[in-house]
Amino acid sequence: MTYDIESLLATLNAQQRAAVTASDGPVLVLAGPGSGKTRVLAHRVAWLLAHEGAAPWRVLAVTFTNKAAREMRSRLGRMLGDDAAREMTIGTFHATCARILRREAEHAGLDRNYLIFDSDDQLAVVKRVVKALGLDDKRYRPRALHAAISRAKNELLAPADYPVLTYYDEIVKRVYGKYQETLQESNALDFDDLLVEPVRLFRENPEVLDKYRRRFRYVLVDEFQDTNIAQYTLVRLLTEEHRSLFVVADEDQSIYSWRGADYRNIQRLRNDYPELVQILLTENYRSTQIILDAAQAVISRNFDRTPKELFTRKEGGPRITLREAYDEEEEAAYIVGEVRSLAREGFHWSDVAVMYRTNAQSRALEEAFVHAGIPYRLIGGTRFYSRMEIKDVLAFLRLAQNPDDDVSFLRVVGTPPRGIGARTIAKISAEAATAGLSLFRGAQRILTLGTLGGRTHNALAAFVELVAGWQADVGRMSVARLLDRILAETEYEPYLRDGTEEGEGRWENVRSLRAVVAEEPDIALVDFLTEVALVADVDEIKEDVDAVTLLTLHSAKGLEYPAVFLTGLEEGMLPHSRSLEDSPQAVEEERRLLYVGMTRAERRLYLTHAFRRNWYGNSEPAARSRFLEDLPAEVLVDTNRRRRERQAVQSSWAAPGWGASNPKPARRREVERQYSEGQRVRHRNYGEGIVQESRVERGDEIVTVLFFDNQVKDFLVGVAPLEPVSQH
DNA sequence: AAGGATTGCTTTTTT
DNA sequence: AGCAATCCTT
Repeated sequence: MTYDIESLLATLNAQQRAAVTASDGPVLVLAGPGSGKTRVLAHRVAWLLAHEGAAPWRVLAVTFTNKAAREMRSRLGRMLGDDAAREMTIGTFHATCARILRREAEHAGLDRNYLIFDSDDQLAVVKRVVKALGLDDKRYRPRALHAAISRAKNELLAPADYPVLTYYDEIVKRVYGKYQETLQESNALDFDDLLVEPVRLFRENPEVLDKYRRRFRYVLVDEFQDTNIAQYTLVRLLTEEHRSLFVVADEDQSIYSWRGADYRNIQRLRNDYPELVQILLTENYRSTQIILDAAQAVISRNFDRTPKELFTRKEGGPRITLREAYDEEEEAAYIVGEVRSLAREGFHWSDVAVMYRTNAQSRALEEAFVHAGIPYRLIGGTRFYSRMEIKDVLAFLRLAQNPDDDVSFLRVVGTPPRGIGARTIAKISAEAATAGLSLFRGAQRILTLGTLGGRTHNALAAFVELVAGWQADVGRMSVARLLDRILAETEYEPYLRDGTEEGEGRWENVRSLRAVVAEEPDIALVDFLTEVALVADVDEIKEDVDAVTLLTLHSAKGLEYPAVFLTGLEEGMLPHSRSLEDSPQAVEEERRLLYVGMTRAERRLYLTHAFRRNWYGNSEPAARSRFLEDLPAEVLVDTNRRRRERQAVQSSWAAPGWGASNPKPARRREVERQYSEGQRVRHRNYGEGIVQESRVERGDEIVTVLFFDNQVKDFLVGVAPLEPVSQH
């Protein structure tokens, strides 16, 4: 051994040590946020190697994101040496499963060069199926059908097992069946199949299962509360014999139920492994007492949980700042101001994160940061690999790898425009269907039949020849060279660079992809495509860039920052209106989301909400989030100077919930208008301007002001920081 | 077949 | 408001 396990253990607290040194049976670590669970996981591996004589290659560690996997690997590398760490299997469920399926393709009844369909591709397949079955896509929304299919797969239900209670279920079942057929014909697996297929593989091939049980003699799972049925089943299949399972979970951080995650897997674990050793990690090393208290106050209101007493040695700390802004712009302006003042205190940009419930909320924030000249990094949003141009280029590559990928064929057969349109595609489709071929092969067949018009025939022949040429080059040249060839032959660059700024940006993205490819000169195309399909944007966070991080609460899981801003704490935003319509359990999940956000903060925490927020284009009043009511007054600094005045207005027309569906209490009040057209006014943030219009709506005066920088804004008089300017 | 205009729909959240 | 899908014109 190149390391000394005893001195490694000496750095742990008693709880952590108990977890790490628990017997080599099933262990469940219930870990609070910031309790060092990643360290515990890594130390557990070291312990297994030292005390159980585990060989590194027999260790399987499953993490939630690739980023977490990378961190785990480098941590283990530091502790045990890089060679040992390299031998271990460390990765997400999806990545690990993809690798197993590649290796066991024959047993699984798959072509080992299968492609992975991401959610966009999945939706494209559903749409095609809906069309092929002649269904009305208004009544049977592809999105909803896809969600139903995905849910079924997460629960390991094959099309034949799909429960039918209503006619709609019957349709889902049929679409699901045809969907699965299409995937098979395309030699593709979707995201969910990556989990489902290994379960099938193991169940149908006991000898294969046996091999992996022996191989993965030590199984560790992080973020166990976010596993779904398929993942749980996999874990159980692998470990029910040797029972060396070590999982880390926090039910208070379960935020992926909409994706099939089921925190009740924790309870299942207790049932299926009665000898389970449970250990609590309650010391928090991340946050100040104040932040932890506030987070606890919020989460303790959930009914569906086991109470935990977390503590920290970071006593006290600055109180949490609560701020109400007029609208999202003012909210963003406030945040920018506070970030600046944090910077003056010595915080780096990268010490700061701004979090929100929905990606759409990033816009106002981005604008404010751009305006202020503060560098920021946006996580998520339109993810790099779902940009139009990137998907196009990947579709070319996918076709090169696999001619039967119909989704990719449809995507690029007319991109860039080459004289192949809807009519031709319909003919290809019909031919492919009758001959039982993929679209690409159907196209080839049509060409030999020569049933197309001259011009169309030549256009299609040229395209088919291009693709065939690439196919011949797969494996003969590097992915980078193949990509260059594709870009040249499709004349993709001039197509993108149409003279607009947007076009330049898109080409820039393609060049970034080219750079990614170039980083791995020896990778096989199919492995590159797999890698690309399995990365998430959170994985792309580079720590060495000094920039403020903008991200959703979901992406924030597992991360920590010295200073955190949680924005949009309004009814309808957090909790999101969809969860309010859904169920009390959904609202509890929203509360956990806030808890996750709050517990990301080490030293400073800011909570903001807006008095009005833009929603589908128009500005709606917003009531402050119900979750804010649970914060004890002593942990807060309420900076809302005008709050008392506002509350009077707010409570009259914004409670509870908000939005067009909430009837405003009728309150007829004759309002005397304070402003008139042409009057000169001053706004605290926007400066001076001229009133363009003054009107009374819902008993409140609203003025439209044209500011001297030509911005036009609406304000609610009495709430907005607006005052008349005397004219001499 | 291509490109522009119009409609109608959307927003949770992501491996 | 912004964007994709669809319609409409050339």
